[in-house]
Amino acid sequence: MTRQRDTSGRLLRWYDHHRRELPWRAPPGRRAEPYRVWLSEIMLQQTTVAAVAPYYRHFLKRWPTIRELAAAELDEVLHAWQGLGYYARARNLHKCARAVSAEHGGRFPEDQAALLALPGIGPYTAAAIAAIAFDQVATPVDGNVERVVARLFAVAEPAPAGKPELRRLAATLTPVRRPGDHAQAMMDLGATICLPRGPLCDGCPLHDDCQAQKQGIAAQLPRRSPKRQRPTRHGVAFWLRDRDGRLLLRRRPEEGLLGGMMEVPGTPWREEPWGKDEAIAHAPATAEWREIAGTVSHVFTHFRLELTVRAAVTEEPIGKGGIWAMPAELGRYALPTAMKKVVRHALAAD
DNA sequence: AAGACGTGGTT
DNA sequence: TAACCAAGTCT
Repeated sequence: MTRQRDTSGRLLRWYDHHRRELPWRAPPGRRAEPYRVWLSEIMLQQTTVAAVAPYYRHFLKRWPTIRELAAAELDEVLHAWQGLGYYARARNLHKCARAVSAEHGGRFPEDQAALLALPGIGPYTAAAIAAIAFDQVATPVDGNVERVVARLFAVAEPAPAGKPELRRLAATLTPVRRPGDHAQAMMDLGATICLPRGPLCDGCPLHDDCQAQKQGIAAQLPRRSPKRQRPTRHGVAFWLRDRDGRLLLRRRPEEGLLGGMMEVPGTPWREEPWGKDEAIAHAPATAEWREIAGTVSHVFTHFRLELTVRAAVTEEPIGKGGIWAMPAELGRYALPTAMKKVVRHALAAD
């Protein structure tokens, strides 16, 4: 126990001198509001600080409190989230804001189990809010913490089998005093010193505590399990305009990939490339479909997408659940990056 | 309990 | 270019 306390003490001392200023952090010695901690933690899931910062500022300015966020329409939230990815986070963010407003009087519960029950809040985020916003003795374990702990204790077991052990070991480090700062310090250490490749052990405050460093295997940990390779899927998008130049868009289903976001209508995405006739069977209108040269490529987490685009002008615009919009007004819609690429590609060919 | 789920920057 | 990586959650 003494060893762990010393380790945390060294870490906190380092943190006090190297603490990063981040938009969601409170001044030293102060607690950040639960709303801000929650908003930042949801955005930071699988997402870099650099990518999050402008979105965080925008959200906080537009919806300063959770009640205002709860009062927003889902479409507004998705629109503000566009480009950040993992859109289920935005849907759950909105759902969570409404749950906190309706079931908890607009204040986040302090109990970890109650936090865990809210939409979009898993074990990591529940612990992060408890530690950072409420200064409870809680141990959020993210990728940074897993890496720091795997090296500190030279845990060679690869994920996911090794994760319970990493969580257990991480918890032994959490101090009774300043548990919130300790949690942030662990993540800062992982983000700035204990890097995935080329850890900067010379500048590490825990150099002398680190088993992996002693054994000279810091850069080899944590061991990663082999990753599967990404298949390629193909699709055809239909760039349909009416005589006034308006473009046909449609809303994707609420669940699943890019759920609730807008898209240029198209075929399903599958591994086999589409033939002309079978693709046009999925077109939103009967028309003279001409192929736009080139392809649009986009990489998702679990597959690569190759899209070709066919364009036509229709004489009889039919709504049929679709939305007609002038290209100049596309900024009003929640378009995922893949669809922005389609738009750019099609407009360039016009 | 693996796989689904985005995106942009770095190597 | 392709692979890897980033403060995970849900099913």
